[in-house]
Amino acid sequence: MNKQSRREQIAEAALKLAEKGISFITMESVAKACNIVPSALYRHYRNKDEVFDGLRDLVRSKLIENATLAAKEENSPMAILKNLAIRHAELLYKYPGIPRLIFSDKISGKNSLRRKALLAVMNEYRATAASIAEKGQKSGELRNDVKPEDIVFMLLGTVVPPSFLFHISDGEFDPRPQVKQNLILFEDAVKFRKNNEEV
Amino acid sequence: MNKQSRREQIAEAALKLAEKGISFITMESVAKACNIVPSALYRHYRNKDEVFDGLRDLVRSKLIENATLAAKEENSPMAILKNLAIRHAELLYKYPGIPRLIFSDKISGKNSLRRKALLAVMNEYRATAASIAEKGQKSGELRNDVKPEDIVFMLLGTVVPPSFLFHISDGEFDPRPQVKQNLILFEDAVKFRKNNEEV
DNA sequence: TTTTGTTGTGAATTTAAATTCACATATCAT
DNA sequence: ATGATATGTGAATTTAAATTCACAACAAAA
Repeated sequence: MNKQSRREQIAEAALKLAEKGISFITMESVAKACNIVPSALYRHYRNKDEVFDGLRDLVRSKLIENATLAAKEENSPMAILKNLAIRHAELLYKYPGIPRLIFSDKISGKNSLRRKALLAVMNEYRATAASIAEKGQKSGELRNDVKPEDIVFMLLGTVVPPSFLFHISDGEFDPRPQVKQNLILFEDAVKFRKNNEEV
Repeated sequence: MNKQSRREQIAEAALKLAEKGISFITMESVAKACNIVPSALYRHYRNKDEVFDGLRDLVRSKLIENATLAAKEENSPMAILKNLAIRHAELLYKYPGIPRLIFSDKISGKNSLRRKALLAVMNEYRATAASIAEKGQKSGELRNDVKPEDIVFMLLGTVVPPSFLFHISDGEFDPRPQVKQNLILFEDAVKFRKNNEEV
């Protein structure tokens, strides 16, 4: 097992443990999940805080990968955005530890550097989505009387509340059908309309 | 200081401390914020876990209060829902510790009882909002080709992503203007339309 | 004023977890 | 093979925090 893949293995193990709760991420539990001894973790991460840095990087790579795949799989900007939303929901479904992680003090707490790194990840993600929305506006598919960023906020809005309910229901509520339903309303809200189509 | 108000004072102090991070909620820090000694907390809560129960109850009362006030302040269901969204955003703005709290293992972690209690609070809140949406559908103000619950999901979707960004930006991003912008798109998505108003 | 219940205090105990370190083993290039 | 570097081990140390408990202060009722 070389250093690189061990590092990844450790981060994946910690992400898995985050499902039960952040307090379940201990050097001992992570080590056990990797079949090594706690002190061995320090060969790969300077300390526990840096394990959390690794976790954030892991989540970042999954987010960016989703954006890439969505763009590859669909043609129109609207379809890409909807695909991205579904992928986002699937990600939170597959890794229920992510929300916990994001809101933990280790990741978004006082430590300014670590919090700013997370903010950068989210801004990168939002910017990626916004550039897709902007294309849609230019092609006339999406309404252009709002900012691309506004469209991205709405898009995320279709995903987050169902995922939240999934989270606190401990898996009983399946967020994915609800996200699909929300996307229907999302499309109504952001698609281009010729004139002032009022009631 | 009688027992009841001391209990509340403790919960409020803990909620305040949650802003910095859940790990800042210690029996010592909470006690200090109340000008008492750690062991004195045990006169009011059996243990730390029960302090978190108190926190959840505190948040619940603030959520329900918002629903009550929104209904009092507006007339039409659409206006009530939008008012509620704005109040919800204001609540998360005033108490940045709430999201952290909700996602902490103490509140939504393994312990089934405690997690179920939180789920009950959220379901109560969603049901309250759904009944307003249903009124709007019956009065013809809101589209009725979707479930009231779907409308509530969309409503929460206008609030949560901006509040999330507020959270991880450590207060730099003001979520409230964005929520108002989102509510414009929300209204477009859920208001009643005569026919099939397509592009 | 005695009595009784409530709340607060300070010290002591316990526990869980991170971290360090000296030593061992494995991998790999030369 | 030999040495060098990377990785793993087990024990010991340290620290922070929750919790318990015997005692004190206080208020209100009898």
